Amino acid sequence: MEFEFVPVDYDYFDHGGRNYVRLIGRNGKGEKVCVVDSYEPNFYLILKDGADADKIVKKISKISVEKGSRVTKIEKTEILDKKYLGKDVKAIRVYVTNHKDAHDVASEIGDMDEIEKRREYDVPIITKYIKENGVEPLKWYTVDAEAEEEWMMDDIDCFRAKKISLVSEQKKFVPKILAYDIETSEREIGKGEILMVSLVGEGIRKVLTWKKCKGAGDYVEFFDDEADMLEKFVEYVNDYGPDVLTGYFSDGFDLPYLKARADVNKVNLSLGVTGRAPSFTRGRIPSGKIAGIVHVDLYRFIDAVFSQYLQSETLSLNEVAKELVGEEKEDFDFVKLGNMKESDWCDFFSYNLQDSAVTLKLAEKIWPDVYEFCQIVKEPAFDITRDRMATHVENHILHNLDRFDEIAEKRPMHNEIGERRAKGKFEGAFVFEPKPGLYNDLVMFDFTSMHASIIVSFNLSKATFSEDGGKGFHESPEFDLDSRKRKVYFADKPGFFSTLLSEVVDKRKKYKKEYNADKNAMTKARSNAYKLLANATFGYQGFFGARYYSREAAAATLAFVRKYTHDTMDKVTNAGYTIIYGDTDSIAFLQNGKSKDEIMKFLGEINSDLPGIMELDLEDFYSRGLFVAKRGATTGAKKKYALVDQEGKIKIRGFETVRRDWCRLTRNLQSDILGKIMKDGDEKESLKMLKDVVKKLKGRDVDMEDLMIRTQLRRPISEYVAQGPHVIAAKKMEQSGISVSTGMLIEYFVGEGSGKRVGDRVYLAGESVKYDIDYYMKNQILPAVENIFDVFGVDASAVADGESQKKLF
DNA sequence: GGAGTTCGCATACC
DNA sequence: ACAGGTATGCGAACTCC
Repeated sequence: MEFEFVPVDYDYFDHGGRNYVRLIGRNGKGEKVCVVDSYEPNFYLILKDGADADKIVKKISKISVEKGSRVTKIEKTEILDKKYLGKDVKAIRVYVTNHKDAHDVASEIGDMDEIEKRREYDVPIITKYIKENGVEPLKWYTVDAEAEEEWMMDDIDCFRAKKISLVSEQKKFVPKILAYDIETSEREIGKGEILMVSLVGEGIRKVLTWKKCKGAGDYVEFFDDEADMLEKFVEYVNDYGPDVLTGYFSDGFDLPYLKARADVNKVNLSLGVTGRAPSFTRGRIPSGKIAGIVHVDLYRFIDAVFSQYLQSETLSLNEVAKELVGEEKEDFDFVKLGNMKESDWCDFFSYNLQDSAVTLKLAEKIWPDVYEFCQIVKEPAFDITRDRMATHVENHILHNLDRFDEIAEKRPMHNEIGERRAKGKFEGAFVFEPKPGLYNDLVMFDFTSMHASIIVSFNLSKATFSEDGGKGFHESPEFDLDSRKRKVYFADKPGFFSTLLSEVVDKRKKYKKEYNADKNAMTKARSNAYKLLANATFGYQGFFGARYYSREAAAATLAFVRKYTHDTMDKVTNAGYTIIYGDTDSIAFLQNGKSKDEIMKFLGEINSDLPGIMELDLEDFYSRGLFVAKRGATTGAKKKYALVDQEGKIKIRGFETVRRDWCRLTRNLQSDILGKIMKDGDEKESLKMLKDVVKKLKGRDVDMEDLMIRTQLRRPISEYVAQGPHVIAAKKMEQSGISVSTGMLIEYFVGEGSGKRVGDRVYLAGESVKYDIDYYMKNQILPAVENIFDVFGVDASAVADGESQKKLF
């Protein structure tokens, strides 16, 4: 029979020693179905020049590997003309019985004299399957298949595929999403009980609990105990039959907790289609996989892909939801948990429901991005939502190699990673040292996707790199690499790496236009996905875990970045402008009375000289810009400035205002002062703001909330060498029974006391200790405003002192 | 035991 | 371990006399 089918979830199993890929998705009628496709696992042997392929085939054909009851043989071979790192090679494609043994078979073949390399045994089977069979996630296919009794599952039909072909008219797949959230009596996984579980999806809003509260909303369903509640949870999820089950931090909390409590309660947590409990893959962070339902931990996707573009200071559900979907969830006072009144439970139920409701909204908002990454990178949504940018870049390459007949490079082994890391850094970009001051009428130019456009324009990659150069190669600028001055060379003929990147850059441009013409979630996601991929590609080549790692290409990219920034700066200076600042790919300079038209014409002239796809863009015109000195010095501070555009919109970079590890009092004051100065063009009015805050501080009139300092704990407490204030605060938290974990924001204030170290005077919220006026004055307020007022020749410390004298008398 | 310096650490910019 | 280098600036811990 034939039907339309969209694969959503992928996994594989063995049958008769062979690999089968199981695709779970929807058919044209919207029913969940399972399609099993066969897969012929294989890897490549790359032969040395002049090797006798037939002889090798003969020699290896008898090889087999025994693993328990499984015997893997060489099933067949093909002798092919392929490419490896851009060069023509003769290769043998070796088909084996089972992918899991491909590595062992490759090892068994060993380092025969005539074999140069063995490749692709280390590419994960699902990636290989998608790459070779072309059955890509979230695309529609026509499947010719027959029902397969043996593989039928409880709830869904299963078919054995005979032929899978892409549908020419693609429609967008819209998943059925279910969000969930649990509340527990203890944070530590499995230690406490699960008090309630909420589920929110289209047509479902439920809180399941075994706690009691009269007058709870009718979304609450009561059960006798935790076990009954868990059983019903499984039933509801499976009856709903979502494509995506999503939580926030659910890989690290909700799902493992559910599994742990299900085990204790002897409940079969048979979510999904196989009747088995979720499994957890090993790794830095365990990933909870449910067969036939894509379990999406939104936190992980946001953390890996979006966090650097978010304003949120933490990645808490509340803050992220506020920024992305403009929704603030209601709060619940967890302190109450120890001593709950019945009515408190009603509040807790409501809170729990809200968490799932917000998670669902967030999932709906983010789905277009997941979808686009799936389309571009061609990996299943489960992986797309967990992989980091380096892996996305790499998978995008892997899935496109066949267009170039390229055999994939291998993953670096442990020792190779060590060697790469041991090499240390290479020189990066150039930052112009500004002269402190307040400037009027500035222009900022910046290069669009500078690193990517340089990689494309100069073909910088592992495969095109040459130590010596020669005919058909061009040279890099001279640069220092491992304390030796050198030039390196790259082939003129575009390699697959820069070709793929140029496609990404082109598409980014195209989809940015599309987005500007038609602003919606989908067009934005598409444009954004290509931007992220383009931006991460430079970092990828310098990343020690990359298959296509190239220290030379990465270092050369930066040498080109420096060259073009310097060259452009020279042009700006020679044209009679005064450069004020520049960082990596941007240049800010004074308009010097020139008109916008003249400046745009000048920009055009620079562009006509730029090679390849490099492009300089107008960032903006600014009516004012403030640059300050480094603390305790007269030299200008880099990466620290304020600009105001001609609409009065202020852009603040690097200042304490934008740093989350400074207290609110400091940040708000500095932000107010900067705002006023940028608006007025002088410091007079803003001095009053400083005086007011000093008065409040000395008068002990400041809200404690504004004095809390927040610093992230970035490793386990025991691993710290230096006992900084936040480490001491974290220890204090532990002593008072609050569990602390890596990644947490530690919150404290500095109080009065005799201790020499700041850490000796660190207190947690709620401790009844007076705040240390002197500390907040000398270590918070003054450092943040001194160098700003210095620009105007005003001594902030004297002003503050004057204010405190007045107060004293 | 105090001053000066280095080091560890967090966070930002691009 | 899961893109890169450049930069500021705090506070602790060390060095030196």
